[in-house]
Amino acid sequence: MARARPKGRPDVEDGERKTSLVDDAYAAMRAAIRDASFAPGYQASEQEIALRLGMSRTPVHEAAIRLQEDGLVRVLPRKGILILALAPDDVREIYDVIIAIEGRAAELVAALPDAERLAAAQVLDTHTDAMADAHKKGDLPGWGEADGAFHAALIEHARNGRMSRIIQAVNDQSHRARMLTLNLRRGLEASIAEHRKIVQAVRAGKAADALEAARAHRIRARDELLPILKSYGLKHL
Amino acid sequence: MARARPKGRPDVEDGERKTSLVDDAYAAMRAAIRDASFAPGYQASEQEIALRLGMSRTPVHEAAIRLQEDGLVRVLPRKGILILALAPDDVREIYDVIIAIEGRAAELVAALPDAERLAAAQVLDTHTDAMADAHKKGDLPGWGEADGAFHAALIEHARNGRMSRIIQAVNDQSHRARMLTLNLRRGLEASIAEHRKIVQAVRAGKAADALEAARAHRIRARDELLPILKSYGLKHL
DNA sequence: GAGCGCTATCTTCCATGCAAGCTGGCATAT
DNA sequence: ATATGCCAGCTTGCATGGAAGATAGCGCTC
Repeated sequence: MARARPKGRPDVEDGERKTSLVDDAYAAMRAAIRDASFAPGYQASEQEIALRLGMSRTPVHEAAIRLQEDGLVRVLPRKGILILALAPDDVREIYDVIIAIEGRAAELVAALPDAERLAAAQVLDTHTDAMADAHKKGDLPGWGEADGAFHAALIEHARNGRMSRIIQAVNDQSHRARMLTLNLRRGLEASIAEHRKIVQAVRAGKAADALEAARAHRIRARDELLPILKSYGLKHL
Repeated sequence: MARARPKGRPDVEDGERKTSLVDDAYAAMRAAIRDASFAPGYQASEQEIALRLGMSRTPVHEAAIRLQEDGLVRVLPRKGILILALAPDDVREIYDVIIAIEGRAAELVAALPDAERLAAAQVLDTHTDAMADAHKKGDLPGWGEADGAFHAALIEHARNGRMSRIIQAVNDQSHRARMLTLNLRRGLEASIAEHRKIVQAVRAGKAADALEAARAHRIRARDELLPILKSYGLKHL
């Protein structure tokens, strides 16, 4: 029979009991920041968030520490939790990290033994097909999703947990910017073509080509995006 | 007059009062892990560490969360804090991250405007001189230090905070391995020559050459190190 | 009216207490 | 002798209270 539960915990899903409150708080705050229900620049108090999540301040505080380590917030010594904004300079930094990591990842995938390599190419091709499909239908969100899946798969097949974590972190940081600029993107066909080029190099096992194709893809995307951000005068997002 | 201090805090440096106990705990544990006074595999209790540092469990717990995020420890739900060991596979992952990030950093430094670029080259040359000097004297620790300074300067001049953080994280993780294998290193002259090559490319502003030189340097180092680790059968360090 | 200082309030920081889970050892039954 | 079940002691998770610091607004003084 259901043993008496601690005290708080009013409504959270009752079926499982696997995640700690800290994990709950971390996930909730991360999601809130992603979809901008916590706007950047917003300064929240731990107490308030704790109240909203139906827990005490401690797990919120510890989740805030993790989020700070992830670069999503800053906890100011005696002022509260500040949701970080993204300046164009941050976007530049993030792109350089992506260019570096994803290039190496593509190289590694292209250097995989035959079986794995071809399987990876298969997956990547599928995602590119989905992109082309969405583009044809004018389905921009669908395009963005397939694009994200392509890049996620590329990293995943490189089988390097640290690279995955790094990419996930910068993706979290730049998620809002991507959503915002999705509608401004121009080079959709170019992007698809570049993806094909990457897949081709991977399938052929040409590591150097894969590296260069991946780098070129991201560098072009950056050169397309940064001017847009600057021209819109977006100081933070 | 000196206001009554909380309670604990018996001996820590009394001159400043800027760092929080969490920061103290974080720094202390990080240092302890670096110099292996916390051996990998060691399982400590937060209570015990708190006692040793003269504080309560809370700051230790929060510091442990940060260290876990950094990949140095794992806090096991009801067992304690586990100091992580480093398997050869981890070294492989770490090297791939370094190859990626440092290559891009070198490229960025070589693309800097003249004044900054030449200043950076100057600094890098100085560090390489120090390496050559230490090598001539047979001063292996000095060589390692100068080598570290070279690579730190390379990243620093790329002016990308996220890259710096990433490199610092993987450096922390692999510090023990570097110390351990320093005595086994062979290609010291090759290393110095490669550094010169990187500096040369940077000074000439040849970004592509700098990227390639930095990559080649790290790839060679990895190919030299990994077999050593495997042959010594070092499963964890 | 303007500037300065004090205080009330809001914030985090840290200590500590309690609850719950896991583990290892001891006692008991077969 | 061996296996099994129980319990005691250890651990962290989380809540909460007190303390210190920062800030904003109000009142006082010039």
